[in-house]
Amino acid sequence: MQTQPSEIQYLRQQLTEFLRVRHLRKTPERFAILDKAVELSAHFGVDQLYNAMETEGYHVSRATVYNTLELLCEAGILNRHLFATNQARYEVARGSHLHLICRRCGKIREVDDPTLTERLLSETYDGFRPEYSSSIVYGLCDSCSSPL
Amino acid sequence: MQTQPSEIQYLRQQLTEFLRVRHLRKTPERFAILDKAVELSAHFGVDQLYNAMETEGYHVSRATVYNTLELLCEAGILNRHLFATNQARYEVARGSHLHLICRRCGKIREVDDPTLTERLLSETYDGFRPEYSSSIVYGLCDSCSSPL
DNA sequence: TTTCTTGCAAACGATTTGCACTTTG
DNA sequence: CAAAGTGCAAATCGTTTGCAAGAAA
Repeated sequence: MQTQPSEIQYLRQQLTEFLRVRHLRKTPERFAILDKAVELSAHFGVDQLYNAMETEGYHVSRATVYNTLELLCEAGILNRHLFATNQARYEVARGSHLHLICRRCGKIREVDDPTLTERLLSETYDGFRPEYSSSIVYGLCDSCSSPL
Repeated sequence: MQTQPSEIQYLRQQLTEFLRVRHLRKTPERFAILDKAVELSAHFGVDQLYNAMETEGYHVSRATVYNTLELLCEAGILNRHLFATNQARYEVARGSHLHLICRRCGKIREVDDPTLTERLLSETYDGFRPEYSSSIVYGLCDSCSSPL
């Protein structure tokens, strides 16, 4: 899950293409946000990305972050998930894993499972066109299940 | 998925037992909310349940609804899901289906898939104890995929 | 120059919290 | 009667929206 130098290139290309087709503008903010999203890699929240950019001295408004993340989802570059918390999380759309969420402490653990995703997306749900999936198994994590 | 007369009996029994073990109190509100939750059956939101009870002339505060729904989740009677919207949805913990969510109109369709749940929960995730699962396939529904 | 984008701040809406009052055990 | 639970209203917090100013095309 390491970010290869070529991946970001590819994703930028994908964004460029998407913007071209939709007649949207190539703004520096959009690419800066894409870069940071790829750098954060694992599920990140809006504020996490916002703060990371702020720390780095690159200022964008929260509104722009929200807008751009939605745009990147539209472009199929990111996936949006809503887990236990009431805060949207995003991830670069390359994973085929499921999420184990502890219902007590909220910790999220990823488990790779390529065949699960494949199974979910290859199905024909008559009329419905699958794009990506999100599977969550809720339960108690290691630490939370030991003590009562 | 019809509510049989015996199911509510069984669920009340389950709640009673849970309250007994945890030394919590058997309040009328808790049972009234359980009843209504079972009646609503499919995924319902907090306000939906609140309004249904209000209409019926049974008043409980929103805070109590929130508290009780969480309690019922703790008891394993309900499951809590966060789908596309930023509003929690609950359902009686008996389903083994996955959810197809249209990323454009947000419509949620249920598809039965008992083996999927079984597969997700029977796995041993070393240390993590699975309790229930939620699988979502995002995509475009019938109506939203036809027009550009 | 014409729109599309951005930034800012105010608005929103679901959920949580604090506290006085009530009820269960 | 002591502790737990309820109702109400205010507070939180993530997200959305309106609008003026700035930048792509």
